[in-house]
Amino acid sequence: MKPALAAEHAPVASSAVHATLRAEILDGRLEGGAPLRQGEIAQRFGVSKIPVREALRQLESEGLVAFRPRRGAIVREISDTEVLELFDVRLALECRALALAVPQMIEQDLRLARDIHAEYAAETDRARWSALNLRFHHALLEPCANGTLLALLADVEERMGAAIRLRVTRVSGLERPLREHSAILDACAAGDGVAAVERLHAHIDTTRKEFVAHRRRSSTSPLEPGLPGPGGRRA
Amino acid sequence: MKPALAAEHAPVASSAVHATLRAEILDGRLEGGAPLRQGEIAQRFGVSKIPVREALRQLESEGLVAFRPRRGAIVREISDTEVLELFDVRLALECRALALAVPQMIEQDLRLARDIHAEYAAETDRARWSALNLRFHHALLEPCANGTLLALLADVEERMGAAIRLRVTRVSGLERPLREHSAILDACAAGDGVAAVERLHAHIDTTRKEFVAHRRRSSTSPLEPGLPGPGGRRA
DNA sequence: CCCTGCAGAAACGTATACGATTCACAAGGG
DNA sequence: CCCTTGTGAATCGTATACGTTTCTGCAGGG
Repeated sequence: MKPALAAEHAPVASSAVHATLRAEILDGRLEGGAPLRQGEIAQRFGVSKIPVREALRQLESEGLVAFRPRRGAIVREISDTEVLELFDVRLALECRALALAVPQMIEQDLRLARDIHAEYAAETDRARWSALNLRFHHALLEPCANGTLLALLADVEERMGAAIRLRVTRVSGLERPLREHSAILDACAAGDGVAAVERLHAHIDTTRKEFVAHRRRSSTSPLEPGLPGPGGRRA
Repeated sequence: MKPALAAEHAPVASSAVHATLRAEILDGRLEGGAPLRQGEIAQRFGVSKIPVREALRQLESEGLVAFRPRRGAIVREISDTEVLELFDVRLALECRALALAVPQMIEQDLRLARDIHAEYAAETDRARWSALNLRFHHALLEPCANGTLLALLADVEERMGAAIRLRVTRVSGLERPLREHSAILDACAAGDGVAAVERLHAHIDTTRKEFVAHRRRSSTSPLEPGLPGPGGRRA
């Protein structure tokens, strides 16, 4: 066993900072445009600025934070335009994943999806709907056995996350998604991959339309663009 | 104008390190598994370890570098399994992008694609084939007007990059891709999005099969997995 | 009254420094 | 001969320190 001395240094301080900030941004606790002052964060976590900067750089690559030269980092604004673009990415990835998943499904996979579906139907707390929704989708896609695809999809969902969770679930209610989920589930159970993908496609498209509708009503500005881009690549 | 003293400090040293290392990894100059010693890199760029670490963290988030606690960073191995998974991601994203792009194409877009196609057909230097291939694909997809999707696609291609460039182009030669590109181009010109996507799907699938075939012949080991995962998220 | 210009303060970006851990390799025992 | 064990070197991860740039608030002029 280890000497247990030398203070309780976690292996890497930057990881903790990264995880915490990530969660706070995705939860919406840190709003878009909020400045992320390094000294402040360092003090809060009881570390120096180096691990903080490392964490911020990682968040930058993930599209959650934007660096302005000599002016520090801010929580990246996700514009409505970008959310719409992400809807298309999600559409592409989920449909492909489902196409791969359907032939791989075993009874256990379907049972899990049905269980989540039932839990979803019974849930009255709106705040939990979106989490259950995500779990349902993942349960259907997981058999695709393509970890890279699923990881990318998870990233996309997280990036959309805060922007849509609070909006869409209130508009769409419970009935419409449940009905569409049920239809997708049936197609999967029948082993009809083509129909399942078709229905998933329509399902995501409807969600996107509801997002657009909500934005059209609640927002006054038509379509303001956001900050540069996520990954700082591409000159 | 600026005082011109205090040394020629570029705005951010970490960006330069990041860009250079990125290029070297993608070009294959740094092979998979190669250790990235911070002090060494710092000395080479004439900076300290802090900007180096920031650059490495970003590369980690991009899936190009893996950190092992207390043991530093290495160039991430891209396993053949992961390349196959990335083929599926690319398939999904490209097909969706093309579906969006076809209705948006104007004559100029088609002309650009045809020009690249012609240049491709005339090129005899194998080393340039893959770059021209990429340019052709991008020319077709660019009209989709979804910057997020295109950026993600570029990332995926870069991640596959070094692993397939040298292999596939040698196997597939020039004729097969040219024929398929031509077919895709015709469908786009005819405004037939469905046919174009169908042909693109087949095209990418064939490329994947050629990769598999090449691997089957040249590699002795069946399917060795690589290192953990790219983004350090997801417990 | 609003715009311009300048100290002082705050914050950024990086270099240097240092404890802690891991690696390399030789010496000793089975 | 091979495996274990211990010591020195190399490397990592982070704290501290420092020059430089940007922001803030106030004085002065149009």
